[in-house]
Amino acid sequence: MKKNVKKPVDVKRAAKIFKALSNENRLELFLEILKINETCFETECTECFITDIMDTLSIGAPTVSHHMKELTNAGLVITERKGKFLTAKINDELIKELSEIFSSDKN
Amino acid sequence: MKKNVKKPVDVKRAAKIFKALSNENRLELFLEILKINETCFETECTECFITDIMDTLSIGAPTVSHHMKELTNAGLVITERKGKFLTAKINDELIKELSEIFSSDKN
DNA sequence: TTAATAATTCGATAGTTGCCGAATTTTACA
DNA sequence: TGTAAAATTCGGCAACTATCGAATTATTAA
Repeated sequence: MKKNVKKPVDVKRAAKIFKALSNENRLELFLEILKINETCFETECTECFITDIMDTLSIGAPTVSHHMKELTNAGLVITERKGKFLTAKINDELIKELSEIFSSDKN
Repeated sequence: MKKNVKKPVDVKRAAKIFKALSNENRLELFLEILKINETCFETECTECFITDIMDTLSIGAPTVSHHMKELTNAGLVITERKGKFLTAKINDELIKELSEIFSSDKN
């Protein structure tokens, strides 16, 4: 069995990541992107259109824009503009790192 | 291989947990408790004295007290008073839940 | 019972955050 | 080129947060 040897955590960076996930609406946004990211990861449809998610949230466009920037800034998602639209996908590397923080030998 | 079927995330609750980890000093406090929790989990020494951690942080006692309450409130740690001292240990169940959010079939 | 140490509570304050509406920018297309 | 849709930027405000010092409470040990 693989021994659980953790890298030391960059506290400043980790706090920033958690802060990005600490707002309800922003977390919902992130989880939606995450869901789409995982739904069909073997195909090329791992990016999602923010416009579509926006309708499910109870906040306005300026706020969504701001939240997207926070998620991007924290490194949680990677965005790309597709014509008029903004698309986002999960930064899988970072998620793996996060997962490591909470992983444990205890089960 | 085990299929990765996730429970739906309670967004409100999860946001509260991430908020508790979003402050640098509070995160450091938490990680210290986590470290001690994992160092010797097969023995009975999985609780740590907050006083000892306090010295390594650059904030005063009132603030530490407040932070501990936030971590407890979020369910991340479980505290117990041992005489004059406050001890804390990790709520392993919750950590497991958190870990699940970030777990993935992608590797 | 008193002095000392740990922890908590309280009140205040500077700083941060989430949100909005209005204005602006970007892009597509009639 | 002009209009519409999507997104962003800006300015502002209410609410929240992190922190502190002072005062208080809890516990131990002299």
